[in-house]
Order: sequence, then C-alpha cells, then structure tokens
Amino acid sequence: MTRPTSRDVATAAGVSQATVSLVLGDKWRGRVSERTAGLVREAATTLGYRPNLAARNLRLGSTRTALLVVPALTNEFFARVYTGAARIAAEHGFGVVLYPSPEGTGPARDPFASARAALDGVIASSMAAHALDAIGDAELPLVMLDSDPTATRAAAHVNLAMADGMRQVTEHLLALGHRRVLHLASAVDSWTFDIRAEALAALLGPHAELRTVRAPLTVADAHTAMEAVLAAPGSRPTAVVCDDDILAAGACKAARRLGLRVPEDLSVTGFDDLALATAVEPELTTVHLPAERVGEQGMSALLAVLDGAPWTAPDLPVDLIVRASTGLAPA
Amino acid sequence: MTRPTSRDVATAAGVSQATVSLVLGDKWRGRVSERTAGLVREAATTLGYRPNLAARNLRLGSTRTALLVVPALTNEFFARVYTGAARIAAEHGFGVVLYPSPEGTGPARDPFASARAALDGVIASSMAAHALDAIGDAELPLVMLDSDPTATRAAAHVNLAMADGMRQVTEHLLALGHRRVLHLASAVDSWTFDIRAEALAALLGPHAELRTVRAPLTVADAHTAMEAVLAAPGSRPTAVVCDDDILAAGACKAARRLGLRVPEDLSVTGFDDLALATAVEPELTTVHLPAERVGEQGMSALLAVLDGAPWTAPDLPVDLIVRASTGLAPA
DNA sequence: CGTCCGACGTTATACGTATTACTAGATGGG
DNA sequence: CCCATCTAGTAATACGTATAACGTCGGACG
Repeated sequence: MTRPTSRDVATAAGVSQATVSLVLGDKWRGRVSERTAGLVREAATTLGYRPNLAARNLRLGSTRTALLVVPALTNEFFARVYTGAARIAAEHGFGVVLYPSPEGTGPARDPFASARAALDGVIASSMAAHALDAIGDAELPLVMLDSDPTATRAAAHVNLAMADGMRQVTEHLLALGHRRVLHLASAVDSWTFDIRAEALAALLGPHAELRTVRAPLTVADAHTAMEAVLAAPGSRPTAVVCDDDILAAGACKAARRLGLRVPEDLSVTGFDDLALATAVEPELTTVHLPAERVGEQGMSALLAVLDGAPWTAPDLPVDLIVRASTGLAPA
Repeated sequence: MTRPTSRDVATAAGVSQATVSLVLGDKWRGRVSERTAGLVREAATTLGYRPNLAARNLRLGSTRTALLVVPALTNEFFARVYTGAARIAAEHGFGVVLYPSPEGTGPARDPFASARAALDGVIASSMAAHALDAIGDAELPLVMLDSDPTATRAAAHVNLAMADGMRQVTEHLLALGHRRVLHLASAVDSWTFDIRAEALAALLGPHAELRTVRAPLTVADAHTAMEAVLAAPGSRPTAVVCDDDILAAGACKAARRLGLRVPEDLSVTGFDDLALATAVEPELTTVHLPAERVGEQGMSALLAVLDGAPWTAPDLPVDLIVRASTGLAPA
C-alpha cells in the first residue's frame, strides 16, 4: 500500500508513463488524443495519484518555493507580511516557507537547512538581523524588506515611506500645539527605525524640544521606560511619538497609572496600526502600514527577479490615522 | 556557475561521490580514513557545497517536513503554536510548513499542492475547519489539535484542559459573589468553544443565572455585541466570561463607553493570555493557555507516530491568572 | 506510386543523492 | 604459505518525474 506513482497510473490506463506526465502536465495539445487523455485522468483520480513533489523538483531543478525570513511571527506585522506573500505566491503556484530567525539564543542554525527544501529565492526583513549574514553567502535571488537600498546587494527592495509617516505624525502634533515631544524608540537596531528617528528629529527640530528614550518592543518594557520618564522631575513632554503600537500601548498604560489622562494630559501616537491599536482605550492615533502589501510586493518582486525582469517600485505609502489618543496640548 | 554537487566535491577531493556522501552524512566510522574525510570536508567548504534537498528527499522517500494547518497566523495563539512546533521540529532535523486555511473566500485550494513539498505528516487545528476535509482523504499521519478525540481518525490528539479552565473561572467569579453572568462566546463553530460552553453552563447552572451571546473573534464585533447587551433594559450581568482575550478587550471597551467601570461595575474574564491581555487597561484576568506547548506536543506526537510508536498524553493544564479586570460583584 | 507529413504515442535519459554490494590490498594466526 | 579478517574505499543502482528524441501508421499530395 505505497503511494501510486505516475507509472502506476500509466499501467492502469494502458499507456506509457510519459503520456501520463504529458496529460497531467497539460502539455498534450495535439500529442495525445482526447480519448486517451480522458483515460489517463480517470485512472489518476481513481488511484488517488499525487505527483511526488521531491521528484518533480529534482527533475525541474526548481521548487517554486521562497523562503521568508522574519524576526518573529508573534509580531502581528510579520504575520500579515507572510499572509500577503503567501497569497501572491499561491496565485503563481509558489509556496512560502518561513524562517523566523531565532533570537540570538541557541546555536545559529542554518536557515536553508531548516527550510528542508530547495529554494528558488529569499525574501528577508531587515529586522531579522540574526539571519542576514547566513543568507548573504547564498547565491539565491534576494529581496529585502525595509532595508537600506544602498547597503545591500539585493536584487530588489520593498520599502515603506516611513519618513513620510513621521512627517504626518509631526505635522499633526505641531498643529495640536505640542512643543515638548518624547520619542519612544525601539531598542532594536534596524534601518526602518533609524529612518524614523532621523525624520522626526529633522522635522521637529526647529519647532519643538525633542527627547529620545529607547525600549524593547514589549508593552511591559515600554511601560517601565515611560513611567521613569513621567515620574522624573522637570517638565514633562506633552506628546510621545512611539515607533510601534506596542510601545504606544505601554506608554498609555504608564500615563494612566500615574493619573494622567490620554489625550487630555498626554498625547500618544503609535506606528503599524495593529489590531492592538483599536483594542486599547483610547484607540490609538497611529500610522497605518500596509503589511500585507509589503508581503505581496516582496513576492511579486521575487517572481519578477526569477523571470529575469528588473523590478522597481516606489515606496509604499503610509497613512496617519487619527483616533482618540491625541489631542490639544495642555496649557 | 551552477551549484556544486556532491560529485564536484568528490572530484575536487580526489575521491568517489559515494565517499563524499558517506563523510558528509556522518556514516564513515571505520569506512573512510580520518585523512580523506578531512579532505572531503575541506573540499566541500571551499566549494560551498550544499546538498540538494530535492534529490535527498527523493532518495530517502521522506522529507522530514510537516504541514501545520491553522486558521490564521494573525491570531497570536496560532503564531505561538507554530513557534513551538518549529522549535521541536528543528531539534529533530524537521521542518514545518504552514497552511493557513483561507477563510472560505476563494476556491478551496489544495493544502498539499500549496505546500510545494512532499510531506511526512500533518498537524491540524480543529479551528481550521475549511481545510479539514481536504486533509481527510490523504494517507498522511495526522495529529489533531484541540479536537474531539472520539470524532476523528487522527493518530494522536493534543488537547488543552479547557473545561478545567472554565471551572477555575467559574469558581473565581462565584467566590466574588457574581450571580448574573454573560457568556460572550465565539461565533466560530469549534469543539474547543463547545467544550467551554458546556463546562460553564454545567458549573454555573445551579448557582447563577447564565446568558450567552456570540460574536466573531474581533474586538470591534465583541464591542458592538456587548454594547447591545449592556444598553438593553432589564438587569445587567455583573460578570462577563469571554472565550477569548480579543472578545474580552471588546467587552471592556463597551463597558467603558457606557460609563461602566471595570471591575467595579462589571467583571470581565478572557481566555488565551495573549499579549493583548496585559496591553489593555485594566489588565485582563484570563486563562493562560500554553500555546507553544501545544505546538511542541503536536510535533512530538507526530514524530512519535512517524516512529511507529503510540502516543498519548494528558490534556495540557491551563491556569487562571487573576489580574485587574475582575472584582467583587456590585451590591 | 513514392514520399512526406501530421497525429499519436513510446523509449530513453537525466536530475543529485544515499546505500548496498563489491574489490583490492594489508595484516595476522595457524 | 594460505585463508580469514580488517581497512579503505569504489561501482552501481534506484528513488519518480519531465522532456527530448525517436517510431509508426495512415492518408494526402505531387
């Protein structure tokens, strides 16, 4: 009771294995009669034939499979990137396998061995720092997500207009009268975060006082970092710009714990527009990032590169969504 | 400039391809001299040799790859299940590829074709209802997560002690004096949710009044459903038991919008203990589910089944975590 | 009437690996 | 001195598929 092969189908249909392959591969225009093609298909279904992917991949020398390298799937943003990439891939008969680069801990395993499959290409987020050097030495086509276009040898880049997002945030806060701003930045070293920091500093610099505090990307860490800031003596910031909704949620909690109202006493902005942004009270003013689109474009770019076509696209637009966590600066 | 094969390594090292395979496969104890083994390894690294996984899989007739079928990765619970499964898999030289069953929309694609790889087994969540029948007809070893052990032909089951979780919730609320309880249940039809509903009704039945409202698993849906309940005339519930932290977050928002304080006026409990549970204010009293353990056990079970060993384990324990969203029933 | 051609298939082969047999030389015991 | 045993490798093969190259058999056409 082993799995039927194309040869089994062939004998069942009374034809040769090659004919089976032609029919099932849809390459029989004018090479096989309609009648025998029907016989083959019938035999295949009654036997429950499924082609052996390993054999096919070996023969074709390509697996129609891409590796997506992300820092962690528990981050909703990357789960959505995967979703987008997988959708486009499916439309083209491709698959996507994940390599969630393990957080430093443990021996740095081989992303390619762990994929357990020959790969046609790689899509990597610049935030998956741990895995990037291991990927560098591979000869595979590479698409980078959210990374410095001048710094890597990737075949294509997919970037978000992060600086523009920061511009929208800044203008929003300035219009509300805020002049003392805290940047609650990510502790992760990554190009996307650097871009935001630079943009914020440049845009806000002439008009307002800016301070920066960094925290790991968890609610609890943001909470403690923010509590320290708010409890310190001296003039408090009236607005806090966060690199991530997760940080913003922590900032809001810290404010509440210290008896400050959001947004009456303190305005808070996030980034990403995760489900979290509308789960907390007040709902977060944040910058919506089209995460699925990032995945879609990444996969599209890889497909283009595999076809030998050049690929380039403008940065994906991002949009400030004003909700309830920002308001007029307190007098 | 094509990828080097084991034969290329062989000629570079001045040995036969078989020897290369033996050395690199660590099967050369007493069959190859230490010196030539060194030569082979050296040649392999200088050439940058990587074995062709497709060829290996074809030869071995096994891919050391499992398919994980889940409803959606954007649900943090399943992202964590994946993480756990992937960790155990990696420890055994296995890989995990995902099939996030698409939500009804679109043509029901073939999970196995989309996996783009030959598979050794399948781990499926009962919540991925859309894909389950497609999986049924495959001859692959199957491990079911959170499903009725009497209803499927799975080789192994991994379940959580959901009924016990509900017991803990119920006792906690009864001890706080609650006698009018609302069950905010998931609109998804799934065994795990049925189990909870039954347990809650049975445990609470004699001691308190119970009403049930169902809502899709989003904060917004829970919000509107809950608002309808709280705004309706008649006696309000004093506690709401939610099937999921997402629903609980929506319930809290609804309460707050209507001017009710949590937990002084209304107690709310969740389920899952997602990051969301500690991101909202007040932090949610909820039932912690060991999501990573579910993935780990699922993968361990599959590995055991593949070894021909029987596998069975008690339900994974779950723990009520009392935080700030529950309190004494109002007088 | 010879030949050419289209329709319908088949035969043979290669993809890169792991593994089973086999070989050739050296060593040692009786 | 001869056979058994061990060491250090090699030759050959199969996994299941896709496809290039090759028949074969009528009928049409010059």
